[in-house]
Amino acid sequence: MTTRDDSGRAALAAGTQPMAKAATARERARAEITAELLNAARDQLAEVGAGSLSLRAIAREVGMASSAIYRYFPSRDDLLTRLIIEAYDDVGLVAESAQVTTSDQPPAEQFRAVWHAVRRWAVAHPHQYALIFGSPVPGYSAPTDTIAPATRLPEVLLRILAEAAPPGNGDPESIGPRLSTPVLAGVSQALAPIRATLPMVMGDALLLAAITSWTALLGAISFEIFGHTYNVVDEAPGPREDFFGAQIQLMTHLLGLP
Amino acid sequence: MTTRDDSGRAALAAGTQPMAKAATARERARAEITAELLNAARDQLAEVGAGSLSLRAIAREVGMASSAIYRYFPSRDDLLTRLIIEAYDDVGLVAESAQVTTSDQPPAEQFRAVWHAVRRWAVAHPHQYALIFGSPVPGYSAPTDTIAPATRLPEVLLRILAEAAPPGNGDPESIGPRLSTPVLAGVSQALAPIRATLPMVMGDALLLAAITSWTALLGAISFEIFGHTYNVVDEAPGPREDFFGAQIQLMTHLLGLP
DNA sequence: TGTACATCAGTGAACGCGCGTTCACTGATGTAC
DNA sequence: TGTACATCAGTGAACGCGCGTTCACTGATGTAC
Repeated sequence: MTTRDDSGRAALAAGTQPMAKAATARERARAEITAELLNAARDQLAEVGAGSLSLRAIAREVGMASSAIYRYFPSRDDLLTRLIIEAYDDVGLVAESAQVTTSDQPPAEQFRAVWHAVRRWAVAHPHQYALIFGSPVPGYSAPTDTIAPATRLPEVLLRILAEAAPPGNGDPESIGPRLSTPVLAGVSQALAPIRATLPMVMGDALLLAAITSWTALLGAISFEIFGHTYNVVDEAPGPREDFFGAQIQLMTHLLGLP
Repeated sequence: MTTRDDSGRAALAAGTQPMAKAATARERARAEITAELLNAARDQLAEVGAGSLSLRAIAREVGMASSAIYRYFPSRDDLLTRLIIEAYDDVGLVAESAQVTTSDQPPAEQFRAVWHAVRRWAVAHPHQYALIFGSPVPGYSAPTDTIAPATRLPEVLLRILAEAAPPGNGDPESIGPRLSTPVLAGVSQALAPIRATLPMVMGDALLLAAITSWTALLGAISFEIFGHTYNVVDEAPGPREDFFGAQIQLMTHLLGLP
């Protein structure tokens, strides 16, 4: 389930500036071929990984001269950036949909649904997952364009927490971990950057638990996707999903989600 | 702090078969040069990542003809395997040392010390960390030799849990998460592979929490190493360590470690 | 509606580079007598 | 202790390959009059 709206996006960007004028043949062709190239790039990604993504191989797959790619993407890095943004948007959309679909259920249920959806996406698109959550692509440094799409998933999770502990309407610490000892000193300072961008009030313990559940569950998914659960967790799809479900359960427990 | 005992290892393997005979000049030279090549390979790794590790570049760095490498390693993949095993052994040793050093302290303290040590190793050797815990190297498939060294770290963690809940001497569920609802059904089957290799009895909830703490903390480290905590956690070393310490705290809480 | 010019997609050859691996070779080190 | 042969480390050239990117070009599509 990769994003299917590329032609739409491209047409929107290119054709609707004057007055929703009909796209010319050239414009339609360009949008179609761009989409075809991105499809081929995704196939490439799945076959050889991001580090070995090759423009010439993509050109070969769509039957073009390798030089023709440069009519569509200024460089290999630019193509990679497109793929990264696409992957972030894909998983963000998947998470948002899961949250919306379960928005009439308790926060813990929404949290559960979102994470199962994220994991299913990762299992279905391991190379796109690795592209955004695996080791950085050597020699590539992400431009700032990737920041916004990267925040879609964490924002969904924060929205669920906000619903569980409505700001200004009840104790913001009504949820969060019930620790027997206070959270380590120094954590407050460490959390300053994220807190500056938060639209809500949140105690150290809850914010810490929120970030930890986020990195913990992505860590669990990475372990599965990257093959580190060999000889640890049953390899059949059913047990794997159950196991991940139980890990989600631990996190909702830690977060104290109702 | 990379493993420094390569020459020792090689000499041990090559020279001591008959009767601790003195190593010949050839044998000593071979051990030394092998170590030098591995050093250069590690440098390469740090510069360009595992996917682009180049035998020719290594040869260049040590001032040899590129063909000479083949006197020491049969292929590029074999060199990669050596580096992977070395990285697993490195982090395993670091964890074991931290456990031994704190073995007179409570389990939670040992757990804390081990994970801080693992994180410090990862921060100091990000590319070796990525080699074993990042996305798989494209085109490389790990041989079975890597399995044993890969278990050193998890075994340390299991040893700490075993001490906290001595087998046959007390309730094995004396530690573990205090969940309000029972662990999801199906988890028992999912955990069958790891349980088959365990030397101790362990309930589902505890085993689940143990694995989750393992993947969670590696996930946290990966996020830091791979640069995903930008704009989330303060970038200074002190706050970073404090923040990770708090994440460890959440996990000892989850595990119910005394 | 037709023509002249501008824009753009796509081609194929080329540049300059790096890679893993093989091979026949030279010269040094080790071993058996 | 000295000699003859075997082993091994290291060389440099070569094979065959793939890569990203540039460039002058052809031919189709779009636009202004």
